[in-house]
Amino acid sequence: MKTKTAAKKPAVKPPPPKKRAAAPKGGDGGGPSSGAAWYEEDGAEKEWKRGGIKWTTLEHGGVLFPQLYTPHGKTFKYDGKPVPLTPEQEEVATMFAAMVHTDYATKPVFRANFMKSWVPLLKKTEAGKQVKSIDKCDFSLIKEHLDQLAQEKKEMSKEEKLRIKTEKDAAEAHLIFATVDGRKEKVGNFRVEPPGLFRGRGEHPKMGMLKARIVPEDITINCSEDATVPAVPDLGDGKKHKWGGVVCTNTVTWLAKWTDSINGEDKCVWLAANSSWKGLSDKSKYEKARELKNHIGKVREDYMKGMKSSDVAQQQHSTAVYLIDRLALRVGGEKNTDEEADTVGCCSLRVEHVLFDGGDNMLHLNFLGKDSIEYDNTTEVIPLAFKCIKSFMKKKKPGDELFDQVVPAKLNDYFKSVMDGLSAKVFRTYNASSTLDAELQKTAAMVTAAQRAKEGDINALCNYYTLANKRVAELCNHQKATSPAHAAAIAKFDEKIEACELEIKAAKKANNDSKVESLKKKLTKLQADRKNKDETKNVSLGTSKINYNDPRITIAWCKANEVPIHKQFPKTLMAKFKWAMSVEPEYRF
DNA sequence: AGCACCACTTAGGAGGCAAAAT
DNA sequence: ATTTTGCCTCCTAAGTGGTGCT
Repeated sequence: MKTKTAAKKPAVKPPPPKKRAAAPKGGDGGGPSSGAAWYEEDGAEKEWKRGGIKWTTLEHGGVLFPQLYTPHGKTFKYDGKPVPLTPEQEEVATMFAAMVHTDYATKPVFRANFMKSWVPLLKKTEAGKQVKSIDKCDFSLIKEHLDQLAQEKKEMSKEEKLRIKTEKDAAEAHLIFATVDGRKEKVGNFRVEPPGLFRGRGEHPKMGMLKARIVPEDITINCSEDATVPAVPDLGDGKKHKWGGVVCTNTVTWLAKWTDSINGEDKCVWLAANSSWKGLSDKSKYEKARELKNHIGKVREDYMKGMKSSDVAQQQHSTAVYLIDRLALRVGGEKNTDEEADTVGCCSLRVEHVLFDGGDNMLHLNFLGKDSIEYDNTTEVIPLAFKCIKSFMKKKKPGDELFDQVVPAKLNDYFKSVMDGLSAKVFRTYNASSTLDAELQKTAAMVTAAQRAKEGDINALCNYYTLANKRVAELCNHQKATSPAHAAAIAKFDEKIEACELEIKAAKKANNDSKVESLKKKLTKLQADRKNKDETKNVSLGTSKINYNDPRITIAWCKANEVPIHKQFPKTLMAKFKWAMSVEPEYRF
């Protein structure tokens, strides 16, 4: 049992002190600026612990509120006739108008929820009362207006764009950085989310609901006792606003928070990914995943034994761990499908998600996971696991839970007994980083001299890296929507390939051997590019780079192979992974 | 044990912009 | 020179997991 070291009661602050801004140490605007960064400091390796003290002093500029709504007065029609709207009613109508071209606008749930949010506002006026059915609503004039605004924005001169940006930057300058224990740190998201229609993913039962506008009274500010409490901004509504609360809780890393009106959950303002807090936590995550290497043998022994147990609960527990280990599934906490999309992870898998259409020991899983992304994978499993899963499905209906006797908390209790800090999600990090490390170890064998000659050293190496990265993305099921232009791009390839083939025929007829050779080369490249394009059409490589691949693997590989690091990490990732940059080329995960 | 609450990480899409293709 | 493509950053939704309470 861990002991809590920090005061956990949020001390409610007395009225803000006059003025006592702690001056940032140094600070040119670029992150840790004075002395050593956290990862260079002695003793900075203290474990990142929940409930531990995160700061002694914390000062920041608060949050930025979105602009108040400016009415445009464009006509809304109901049943063919104009209906005058108050600014409040018009604002919500305009949110819908902005989405009429999206899929959301056609979804019955979205439309119904939108009306549920909008009708109460409409009822406030005599004219608005008649508006009852979304099908009779005509937002086209508002939509036209929005399109025109977008067009005007697009056509703005360079100078005008620059002027607007300069003004915006000046207005936000005081919000960009926070001062933590005298260190200047970038804030991640100081912008308060604007009101809008909720865009839940998948078949979300709340899609289309109005997400309310947030005012200072909704915001809780977290800063230190001696810090200047951020000034409450003037929203321009003629009202004198106050913060909802000001606390001094040094066991957490959020600077401000409010409660989201859609699901009642907190939205927090955090520091940016390149901050000390995030970096420390990130490094600690990868160290934990590396530590799992020393315990994975025990976990695997345990589940082999457990699957043979006569106790069904034990069998289920072990089989679930097996799937988390081998398929990198998420743990799958319980969800309320009245309020959330119906998605599952390992523990919440249902009988209907399991198929046996691939032969002996072939497990076919098909379900919607996080973000309603489809997991559809047929893979060979050990006979014992296959047998167990079959037995868990007996006498159950399709909608019944496969692991009816397993809950995530129990799995995590077990993981804690194996290794300090171990939980189900660590397996994903461990598997992802191990995969990348193993794949990149094969670089010398996989990137041939011929390829290097043809593509150039750096290109050949980077292409191989992408392949390794793709393995990880596939393991974790990181997907992206296929671009709408994809089919056309493939068709274009096919056209070119066909043209090339005709050319080859003609050249052969003319006995033009050298031309045949070069055309054949061209054809091979076209076919390879087409294949590559099609195979990566819905694989998202970014998520694993940002969250799963220990950056030291990539940086070490770059060093060992003389590939510039920026070839793999764009600017923001370079900043995020600064802590890993000094790694030795020999580093292994 | 089960649940509510809270902190924090992980996720794909939108949209902007720059490079590449035409 | 213009259009298309592809990458990057921002945005915010959607997960996980620890803790403390009943």
